[in-house]
Amino acid sequence: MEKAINRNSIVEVAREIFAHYGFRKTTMNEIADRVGKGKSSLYYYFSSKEDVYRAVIEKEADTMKQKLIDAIEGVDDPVEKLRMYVVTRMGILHELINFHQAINSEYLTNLDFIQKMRKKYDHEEVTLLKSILHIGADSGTFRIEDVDLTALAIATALKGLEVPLLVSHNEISIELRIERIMQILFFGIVKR
Amino acid sequence: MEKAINRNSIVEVAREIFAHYGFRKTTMNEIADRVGKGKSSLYYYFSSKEDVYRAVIEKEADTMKQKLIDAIEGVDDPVEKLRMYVVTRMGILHELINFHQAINSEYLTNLDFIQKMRKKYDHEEVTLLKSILHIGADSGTFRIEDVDLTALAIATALKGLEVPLLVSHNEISIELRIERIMQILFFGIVKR
DNA sequence: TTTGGACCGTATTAGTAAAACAGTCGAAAA
DNA sequence: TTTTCGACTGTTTTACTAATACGGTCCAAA
Repeated sequence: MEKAINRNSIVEVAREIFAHYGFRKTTMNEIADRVGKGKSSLYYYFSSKEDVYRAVIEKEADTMKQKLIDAIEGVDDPVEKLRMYVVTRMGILHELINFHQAINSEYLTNLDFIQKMRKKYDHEEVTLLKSILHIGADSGTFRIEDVDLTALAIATALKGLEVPLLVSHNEISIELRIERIMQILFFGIVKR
Repeated sequence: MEKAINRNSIVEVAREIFAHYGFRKTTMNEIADRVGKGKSSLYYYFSSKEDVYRAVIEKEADTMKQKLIDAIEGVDDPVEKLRMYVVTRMGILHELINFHQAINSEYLTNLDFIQKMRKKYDHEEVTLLKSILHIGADSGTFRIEDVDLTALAIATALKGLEVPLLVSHNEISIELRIERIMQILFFGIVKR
């Protein structure tokens, strides 16, 4: 039953190499050497290079998801919960982008298993947002007609926040933008 | 004084070729042939291939800007003005993405003159948004603490809307997302 | 003022042989 | 039975080269 342990150590090593060199420029031999095993041992634990990469990304996504859940679970006020979610999300994303140096040079976008995973995690994000919105709606803090659509709308707007994170270190800090988007999100801009 | 006319016809031809083949795969000879001139004539009107491309994009951006201004100038109610802006913007963007078939295959992102232009037009977008917000704030319809930051926040959220436009034809229509984002933008989600 | 043909140096391409690669297999170690 | 690895295979990537195409210049002529 060492299988799970070995699998895990391979994923840990692979994560560092993938982060540094990207998917294309990382070889199975490299991973095997660094993990202290022969290459074909890797194929005992994983069915392909893609499979290893998928495991790395999935682990990262799961870690991120857990951090998000941890960050919001202690907070009762729905407004603060949602704010905490967004701030934490952007912080983690910032870390991840810094870690994955190869993310800019590689065109991961077109690898179709990446697209599938993106879709999956986008969906999970919407689900998590929905649960926050539901709590707020039930407690009477939020007034939301269509929770599903609202969650999707928020997720979409958050995607926009990723752009300045990826492109450049812009003049106006991400933190300020986040703060303002949250304010609009909660109260809108129409005078009441 | 035919210079402006010739320049314009070159830009028109170049626009179609660039849209079909992208920047890299379009050659100056191709443009020259299609425009019925020698290649070096092109260099009488433009200083480089980049210069031609820049002219094409600038014209498109100016047209887009004008369409946006036309769309909102007749509308008095600030809420409708802003909604009109967003809906028109997404519509035009949809058209443009359909026209530029090569946009998916090419990595325009890293060409630094593209980045500069993006920055410029992003800034102009924020300026236009600011003017709408100011009108709404002055007329008492909007209650906005920091107009500059709010305009930037809206522009950022609109960037998120571009993602599903580029990536795929998703299950939930863009129109619905736009509508919901607008609603949040105006009224927020916190019960009043 | 505008055009195009000849021209230049560089960048891209097509072709190819060698190297590296992802993935398989079966025997053997643990 | 679980795990490892060396030897092997077919494919892909690389490194190199020659030919071509390219962006851009120049200048004489229209």
